[in-house]
Amino acid sequence: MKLTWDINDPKLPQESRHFDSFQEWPDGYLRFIYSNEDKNAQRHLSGWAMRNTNNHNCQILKKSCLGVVVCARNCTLPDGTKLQLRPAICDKARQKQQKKYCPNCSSMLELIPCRGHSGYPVTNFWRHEGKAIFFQAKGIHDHPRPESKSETEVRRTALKKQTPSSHSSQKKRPPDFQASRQHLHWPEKISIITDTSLPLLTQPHNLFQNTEAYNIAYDTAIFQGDVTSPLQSYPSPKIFVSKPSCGYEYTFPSYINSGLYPTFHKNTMDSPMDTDHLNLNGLQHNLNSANIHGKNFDSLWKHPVLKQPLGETNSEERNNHSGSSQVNPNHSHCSEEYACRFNTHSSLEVQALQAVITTTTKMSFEAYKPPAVKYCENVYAKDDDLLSCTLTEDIAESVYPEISPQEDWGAGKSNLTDEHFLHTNKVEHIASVNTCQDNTTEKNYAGYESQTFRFENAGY
DNA sequence: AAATGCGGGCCGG
DNA sequence: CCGGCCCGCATTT
Repeated sequence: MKLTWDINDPKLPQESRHFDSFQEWPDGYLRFIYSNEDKNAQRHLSGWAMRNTNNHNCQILKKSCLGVVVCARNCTLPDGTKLQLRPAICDKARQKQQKKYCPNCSSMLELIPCRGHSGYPVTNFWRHEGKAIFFQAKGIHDHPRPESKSETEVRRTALKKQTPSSHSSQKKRPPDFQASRQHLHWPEKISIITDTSLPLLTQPHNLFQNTEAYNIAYDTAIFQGDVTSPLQSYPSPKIFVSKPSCGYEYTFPSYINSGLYPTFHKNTMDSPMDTDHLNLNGLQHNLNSANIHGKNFDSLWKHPVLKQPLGETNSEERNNHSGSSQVNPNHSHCSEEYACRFNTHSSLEVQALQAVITTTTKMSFEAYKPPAVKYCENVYAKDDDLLSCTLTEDIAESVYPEISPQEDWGAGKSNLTDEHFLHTNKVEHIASVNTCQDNTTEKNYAGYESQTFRFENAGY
């Protein structure tokens, strides 16, 4: 009921009783109503690198995602993760950033643009009304999470204090590191959740969850100029780790093809969602599931349900999701997919994942995504036990910008996906990780698995 | 130096 | 008209 509004509505809900707890990594077509006293909401913050976009509407602040900066060679860091830097928001700074090199292999850095919303960057809208701050997100990020803002700040601060002039690769943590880091913590509500199953390697989300692990990682990280330390920049791995420990159900939402949206997202995905659904994507986390009973679009990902033909999705799904999601707070998050693709995970997780994957179609990934192979190779090479992981065309495509110029990518992709969907009844193609287990760069996604999954639209 | 916001202006659908 | 986006300017961090 509460999610019947749209950011563009002349009048928004008045009820100011309940406010959602701040979501650092909103991902999906969702809406939240924050208190105008929420600092993070006031600042229109987001874990994603969002830049201001002019929408010629002074009432509504619009921001679009910049994606994530990665190593052009997709090298694997010493800890097994991948470099995932936060794109500089400032255009000028971003250009400079892209001229820098990977701290690990010295190859060029590459900006993976976000195309999670119909081929365009995911957009976030903010609107202040009375005592509430309305937030609406459109699109599903088709790229890994970048380093969170708070982490970036911490790192920069540390670097500054540490090496005003020195360039040694090994930098020590400043005395006040701990303090500053704490200072950057998000909402007070977020309690630190220590997941003992987590490896020391922590990710951005961990920032608020496992401080010890974080510190360790940080201390051992190698700082290079403005580049993020390897350990800090990878949010994904963490995602994987934390979930299993929580007994999360492994469902991988294959990425919803953005190309699909033009035809139906207006009716389903873009429609108001029922925020009452519990979200719990482990990723965001333990954080969300633990303290922010959240209302998150993540619940959508919960079941790998077959997707219905365009236009007929909702009612059923909604029921499925709303009901079960409430019961089972553990939902997989889109990010998991990333994690899957870009990172390593435990066999446990893999098993769980496999359990929910159904093979429906096969396809050759290589045919269109050399880059994907690249990622896969690195990522999975290390995990032989990693049996399967979901991959979607969109993701693969988005991961490798070089393959498709940004300018044309959106349209091209949309067409491709639309057609694809039409022919497959909107089936989401999911790549099986095991298909690229061997470490060679030539991987076949013969084991492609696709699962249809519907987009739940709780709002209706 | 960057992050943020704002808003003029251009462009394509 | 709408949405995406580039650009410059101003303010804040």
